[in-house]
Amino acid sequence: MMGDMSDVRWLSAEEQQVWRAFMTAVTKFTEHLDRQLQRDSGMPMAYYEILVALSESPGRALRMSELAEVCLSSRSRLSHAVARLEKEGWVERRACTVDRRGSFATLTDAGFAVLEQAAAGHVTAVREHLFDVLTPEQLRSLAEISRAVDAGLTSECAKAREELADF
Amino acid sequence: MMGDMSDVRWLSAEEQQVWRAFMTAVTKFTEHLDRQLQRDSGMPMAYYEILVALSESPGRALRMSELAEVCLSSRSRLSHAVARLEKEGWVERRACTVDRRGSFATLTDAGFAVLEQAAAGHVTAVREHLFDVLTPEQLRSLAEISRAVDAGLTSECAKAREELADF
DNA sequence: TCATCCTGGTTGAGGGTTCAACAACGCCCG
DNA sequence: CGGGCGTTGTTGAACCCTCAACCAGGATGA
Repeated sequence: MMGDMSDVRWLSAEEQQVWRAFMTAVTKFTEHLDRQLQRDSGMPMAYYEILVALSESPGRALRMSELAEVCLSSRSRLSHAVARLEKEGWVERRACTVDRRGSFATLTDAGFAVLEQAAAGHVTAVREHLFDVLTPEQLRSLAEISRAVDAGLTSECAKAREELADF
Repeated sequence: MMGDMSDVRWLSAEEQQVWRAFMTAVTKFTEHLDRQLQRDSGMPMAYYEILVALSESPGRALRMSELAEVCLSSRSRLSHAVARLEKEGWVERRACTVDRRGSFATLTDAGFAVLEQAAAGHVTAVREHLFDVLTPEQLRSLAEISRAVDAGLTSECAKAREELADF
């Protein structure tokens, strides 16, 4: 499946330093944001993203599958998450009349209110720990880097899909 | 607790673009690595990091609290994780004779073997999706950015500790 | 010595994610 | 029409993480 051990291009000392610095920053950063949201608004970041996606959609509603795609979430994960958000009264499910398999998730007024509240603290944290610690130059660079990594992973997905198609 | 809503410095359109690009890349990237490790070696990345930390320590052993610090993990999380790794036979716990509260985690030979095996695929994935898609210039930039973000979060921790000390 | 406080580590409950299995529906073609 | 086939979405079990509570052992000081 994987090439032989001897084929592996191990990381040089400098590469390891970059790699560790990157992972450390990402880990601390995401955990900080997650903790902030959980503490101040009672939801993890993944749930916040769901509310954001709905709030930006026409009619504050989206098909479950579209919502999953936007939120980079699996269908299963989204299903569980929406169940919880529904219990909180922040989201409602509506049947789709055109395609009776389908299901819409809609943001309630209560959900919108919670989102507005949560957004304030979240955006503040993001600004404080990302935008405020980087120079404009670094921000441009970060955007480029992010797009490059994303592109690399997207082509990877395409590759995986091809392999499946080989059957 | 938080400033008024009107105090919030919301993100501009460009800032939002950077933010989304960044989060998308990070999410896809970490999930890809996690999935790769889980699939090929039966452990999440956090567990892999534990094995790495132990393998790099003198005597392949570390006090639980030091291990937690190195792995950016809470004590609780580490305790659960080591319990699992012990069940697999990859790690063993030893009592600390000097401080009888303490406990050492040590990497077994089986654990080392599993780590060697896992490292090949993991490093390959990291190289393929990070180092190979970035220019040397971008890598230098990423290192700087990571250190800046990390520093910003570290001072945050210091701030939190100060607040606690205020009581 | 003993009371107090701090530190190291574990535990269990609750919640989030994954994975595989499944049900229900649309689609297509013979 | 009716039998495959792909799609949509849900479910339950297993696993991982968080949080708060807790125990046990050191450290400090009257």
